[in-house]
Amino acid sequence: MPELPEVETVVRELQAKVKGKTLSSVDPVFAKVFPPDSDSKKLQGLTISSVSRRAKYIIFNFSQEDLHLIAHLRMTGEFLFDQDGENNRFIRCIFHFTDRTVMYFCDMRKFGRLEICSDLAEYFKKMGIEPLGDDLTVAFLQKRLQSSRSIKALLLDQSLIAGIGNIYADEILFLSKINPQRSGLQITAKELLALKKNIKTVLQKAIDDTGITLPDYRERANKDFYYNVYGRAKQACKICGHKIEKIRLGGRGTNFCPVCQP
DNA sequence: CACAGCTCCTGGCAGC
DNA sequence: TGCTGCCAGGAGCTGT
Repeated sequence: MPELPEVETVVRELQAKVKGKTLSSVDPVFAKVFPPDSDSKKLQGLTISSVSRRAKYIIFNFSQEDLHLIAHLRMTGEFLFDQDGENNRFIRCIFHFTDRTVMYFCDMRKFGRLEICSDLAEYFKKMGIEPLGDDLTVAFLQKRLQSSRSIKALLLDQSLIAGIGNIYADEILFLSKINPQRSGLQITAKELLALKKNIKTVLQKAIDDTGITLPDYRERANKDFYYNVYGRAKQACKICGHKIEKIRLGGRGTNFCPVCQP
């Protein structure tokens, strides 16, 4: 499922494929994915000037600067082109370009969303900082993680840091040697430093790998090899050999090593 | 206000 | 084999 690194990769692919193309029509096949009040007809005739990203949101920018198309892939959303998309069973919206190419928004589980937005600052006003930007500092973490909630829940809170999902939260906590159940209040200054470092390195490495060694992010095929804890419940910890445990925390499957993350 | 828990959705898989 | 029912989870919403 796409998290920030995968979304970043999708944005780069989209930028290469659709920048400069002009929409001739937009056909919302499934109303919930593209809500009726967002009036997709407004996009007709607009030329895509760039594709960018905020957290896990994809932003299509147009020649008309006060209109944006925002896409969120959620669990299973994807953009497919031409023959790759036309036979897909889960087409939710079809974008026709004037050069006769076609972009399909497909999403098996119907969680993904498309939305038209005229004010990006307003749209993202509740969104937390970008984890790969300069805003993520030890001082920021020290201040914003002061909460009785679990550190795992805090890492997943998009209004604090925007873009960390369930998989990378588990990986970041493993590398930081922090038990996911601990409260934000209990995290020491030394651990905050490790957290800050690992948030950046885990996400950046995933971006690099998704773009280079794992082009098919949809199936990060060898999970067992790639991840330390995610998807490895009951298997041996790569550091100490103890069984990786899986629990539910804040409604999320949470994998960790009880020895390395006491 | 802060936080926990529910909801959406469907393919895949464990268990019987 | 064939069925049932649970699980996966991002983010918005509802309830406490």
